[in-house]
Amino acid sequence: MPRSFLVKKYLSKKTNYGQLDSKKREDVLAPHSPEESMPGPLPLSQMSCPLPSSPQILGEWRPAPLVTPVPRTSVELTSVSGPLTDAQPWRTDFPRGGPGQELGRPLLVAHNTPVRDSLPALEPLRLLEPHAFRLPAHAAELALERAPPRRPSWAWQLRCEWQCHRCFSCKYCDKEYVSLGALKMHIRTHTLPCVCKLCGKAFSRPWLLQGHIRTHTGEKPFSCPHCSRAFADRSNLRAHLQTHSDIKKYQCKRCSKTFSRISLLSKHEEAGCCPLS
DNA sequence: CTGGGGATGGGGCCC
DNA sequence: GGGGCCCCATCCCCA
Repeated sequence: MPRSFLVKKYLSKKTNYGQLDSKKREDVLAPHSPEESMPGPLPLSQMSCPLPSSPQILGEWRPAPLVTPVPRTSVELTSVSGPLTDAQPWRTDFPRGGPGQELGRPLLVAHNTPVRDSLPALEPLRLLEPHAFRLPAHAAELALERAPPRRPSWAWQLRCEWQCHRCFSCKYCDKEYVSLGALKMHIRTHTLPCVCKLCGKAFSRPWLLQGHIRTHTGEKPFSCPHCSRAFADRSNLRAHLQTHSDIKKYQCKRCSKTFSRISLLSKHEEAGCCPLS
């Protein structure tokens, strides 16, 4: 099971760098200028206006579209049109996760497919309760030019939603991020700036290269306190330590068999576990 | 099929 | 903002 903050369920798990054609590769390797301006927060009056296209830098900046309310529940939800007032109900689909994390699936779905066909069923009453609006702290900070009102109005909430829906899209894949920093970090997985001098293999991070170099040098700085084995990678030592433990963390729900690693449990389950009773 | 090691990817956190 | 490290996850391979 992927980590919660890695949104890999709907995207290819690993970047296929081989798919980057030579032109793109050159482009990727060319230094970009992230200092070029990103649009700042827009005033509320412009929220319904299409934004001018922004310069292509590391990725594409664009405001996520407002999600059209979908009357899937017994409560009638209406679109916002005209002046915003507290009386207008509006649903929100804030990005899942916190600052720097990828946006949740609903937002991507909203970009690419008809919203009406993709939104999950909604809980009607919760939609209308102000406390249901939970903003990522960082996003809210960016979004608000002034302190939030003591009692958040629907217009204020809508404004927050719109600001939170701004996203930074990678120009080389479909991933989207709520911060430029996160996007730049991701871009490194395309540019692979850290190259091994011994074999030429490239990595996105210096410490990944460092770990790789250990495969050349044979250095194994992580020793097992229970046996004489040593490892080049801390994670592998941790996995090894599980073999010394009597308690295996991962248990099959069907046959109660336990495994030291979740990957072993997954393989066990994929193999069909025990026959169905 | 299972268990384990090796290698690597990638977001978060801290400095 | 960037580097280093942490942590978790996954794939591959072999016994």
